Amino acid sequence: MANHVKKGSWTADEDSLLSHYVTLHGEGHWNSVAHSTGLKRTGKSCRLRWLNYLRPNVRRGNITLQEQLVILQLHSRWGNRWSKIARFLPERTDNEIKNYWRTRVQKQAKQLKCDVNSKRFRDTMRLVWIPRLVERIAATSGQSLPACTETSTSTPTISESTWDDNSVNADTSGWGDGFEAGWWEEDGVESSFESLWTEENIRFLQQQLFD
DNA sequence: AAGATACGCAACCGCTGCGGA
DNA sequence: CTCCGCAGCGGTTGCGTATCT
Repeated sequence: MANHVKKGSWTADEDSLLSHYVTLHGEGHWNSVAHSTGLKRTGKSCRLRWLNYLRPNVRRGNITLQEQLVILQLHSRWGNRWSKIARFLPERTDNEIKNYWRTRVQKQAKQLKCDVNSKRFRDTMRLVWIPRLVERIAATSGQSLPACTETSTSTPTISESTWDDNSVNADTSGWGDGFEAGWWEEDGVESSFESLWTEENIRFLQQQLFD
């Protein structure tokens, strides 16, 4: 029945109502939220708003090197299983990880003129980018690096059983100087993919991919 | 300065799986 | 066993903002 379901951006009042409800009753039973609070939103919408925005400890923006590493690692193994990947980054939502992948990684794959889901791109990610990222993080943090650094006591870790060793041990010798300079250069917390994508590196990667 | 274009993110949509009746 | 409703997931869209021309 037409119950004037509201769509679009949430207002502060709606956020407040939803937060209050979940604080009192806990997560779940999303369809009853609308009835109880008077919100003109679907249960789905309430759930999404809570999980992606209102939930405590949700962090947005500034994907760190460590987080990038986890995302790249897990995506190379599981593909677009965003919620599964998000379990390893408890402060990040599956939606944000998905957006990060689409806006950053896919864009760069396009620059390389290959499909982001192609084996070639995945192999490049797994055999070259990730090991290099590991090196960068180790270098900047001055410590040996577990695959997942965002873990807490209640957070799953990437165990050996869930992770291919060969991705980390991949032989990257012979990948030339193009990767030595500028790879994952830090620019404060904002550092990220972008520095990777110099013209030189893109040309080099294209060569490697299509030779 | 203004319009066009690109980008990033929040939110919606459709599908699937699961559990209860 | 089947049906139904709900929660969750992944893909997609739309809008606000930033950048370019």
